Amino acid sequence: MAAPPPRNDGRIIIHFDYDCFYASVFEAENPVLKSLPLAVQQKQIVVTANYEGRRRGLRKLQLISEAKKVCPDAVILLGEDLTKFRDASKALYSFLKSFVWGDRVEKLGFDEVYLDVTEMIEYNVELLNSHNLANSFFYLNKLDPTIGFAYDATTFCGPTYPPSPDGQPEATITPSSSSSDALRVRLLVASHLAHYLRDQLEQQKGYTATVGVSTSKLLSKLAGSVHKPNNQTTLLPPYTAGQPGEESNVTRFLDAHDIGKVPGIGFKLAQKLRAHVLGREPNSETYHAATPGDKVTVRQVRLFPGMGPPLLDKILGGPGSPRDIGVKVWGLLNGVDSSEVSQARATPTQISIEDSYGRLDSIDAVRKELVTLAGSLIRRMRTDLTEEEEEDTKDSIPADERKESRSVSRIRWLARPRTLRLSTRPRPPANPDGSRSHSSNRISRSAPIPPFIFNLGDSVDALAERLVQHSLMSMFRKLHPEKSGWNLRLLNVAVTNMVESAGEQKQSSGRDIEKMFRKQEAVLRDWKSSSESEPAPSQLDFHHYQSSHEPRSGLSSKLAAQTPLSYESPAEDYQTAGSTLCELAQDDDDVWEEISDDAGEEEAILSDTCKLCGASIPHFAMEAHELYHRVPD
DNA sequence: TCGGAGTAG
DNA sequence: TTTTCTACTCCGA
Repeated sequence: MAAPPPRNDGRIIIHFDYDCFYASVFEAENPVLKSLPLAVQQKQIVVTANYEGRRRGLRKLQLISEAKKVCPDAVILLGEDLTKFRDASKALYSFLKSFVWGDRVEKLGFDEVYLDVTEMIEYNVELLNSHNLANSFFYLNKLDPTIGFAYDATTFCGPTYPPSPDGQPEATITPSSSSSDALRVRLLVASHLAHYLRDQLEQQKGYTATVGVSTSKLLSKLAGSVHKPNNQTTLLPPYTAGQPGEESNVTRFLDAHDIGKVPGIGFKLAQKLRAHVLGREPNSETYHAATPGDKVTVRQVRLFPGMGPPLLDKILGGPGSPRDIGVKVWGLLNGVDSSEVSQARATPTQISIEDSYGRLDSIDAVRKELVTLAGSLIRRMRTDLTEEEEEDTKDSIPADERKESRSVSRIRWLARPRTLRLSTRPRPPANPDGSRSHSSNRISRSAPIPPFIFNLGDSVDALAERLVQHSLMSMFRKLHPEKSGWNLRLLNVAVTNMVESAGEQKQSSGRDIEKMFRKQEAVLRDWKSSSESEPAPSQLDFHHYQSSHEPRSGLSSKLAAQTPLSYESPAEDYQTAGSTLCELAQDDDDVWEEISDDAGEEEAILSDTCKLCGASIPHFAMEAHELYHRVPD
């Protein structure tokens, strides 16, 4: 058996898990619900129930019909619109974050948060007065020593694992503290902070939480679930198996868990590990119903003959699995998790909207659903990817205009996604016999995002319609080329690949402007006089274009009207025209339509992000746009 | 960069 | 293992 990897107990992590979160959001809105059995419904299932409901037989993932049977007077509320849950989640996250020093506060889903409170704990451990521990004060603010709370540092606050004998003082601060004693004091102080935060959360926000205190995300999360709901658990030292007689509480604690309960070991990995330990395939059907004969604990896996990273690689490795899976899982089995609590993100890395359907088998129905989904997606982009910008000190704005715009705050994009993705889940083609064809069964296609969806002036519905028209329908056809015969149970529309647009513009230098002109020629040929067969950049003749072309439609006339030409520097004119085209394409429906018609649908939806300013620009206009950033030769 | 797999709540 | 509506990371091509 391999030795356990070295442990890093340098951090103190608190894991928060709000109790039955969706139900609590409804209860916070309407406190009468607290004493009633409450179930939150999505489609035909109960996604969560409050504790009164659970007492009366309501269960997570229960069918609604079943729920009504076991608890006829249950209050059942629809929770398919996630907006209020998302908002509540954000508010609670900000609330907790406001207590923590530093930026290491990480959200996991809507209802969990990790806090790295190491700095706060170290500071407060140092300020402990070993002669009067019973009357300690926790300082929440380094600058203002009046902010904080009093606590008794002779005992842990709340339950521990293992349970501590009643009435025994816990804190022993001696000059010759072992490292285990030092950790003990840190965890003890942290247990009081955890209690204080839970209390504040309940008093000020009305939410209870289940909390774990330990030295890593893995252990704090697992520890928390020992006492649920509305309670907390601190995992006591020693964390390392040291001298004989000093056994690791981590190992003791972890060993009893089902292998599939360990965060990071999901269904697939758990099944492989079970199969290996049992020497046969486990009953895959009823994982949640916990087939008793198939239960495999962490201990069984950890102590299996020959177990260690290499064996784990053999069991779990293979094409597609993470490179260091053996080392990673070996760490988890031994309670070692070096992953950091990540810093708060300004914007999400992805936004997706999906819906599921009983039957979806016609193009018209799909188009209709896509418009709905696209609308929701655009609304979400507007709420999650934009911010209000206080009008500024721009010198470029004339003084009289500045006055007006100063009081008005305008909206700007914090980040722009570059990629649009459409996913579907086809219904398994009705198998006559044994039904399930085993696949993860989501398929997807992605494409660059057309820039018009960033138009804040346009109505969401109009943009959604256009997005379906321009992008989503052609993506759908790639996904399902057949006219019919398919039947979908799910549609998902997502934007990914975020580029922060607030960021500074880094300067790229040494680009070959001549080359750009030549390449650009192909897409901007419309601007040139038709008689020129081999035009050099200097021969580009906007004047000729403007005077000889009929303003046949939106793009031409708008360009002609909005592109003042100097006739002195073709390069400058090129820049002006290029930037105008880009602006028009982004801000003006008609221009976009016309560009699409000219370039063809496939070509038109291709867009890219300008490396200099972050704007999303159609491919065919990118060269011109980049020129816009440059000082003319 | 894309599409799929796996994990999480 | 499917059931809901997401969001993240990793891998191979």
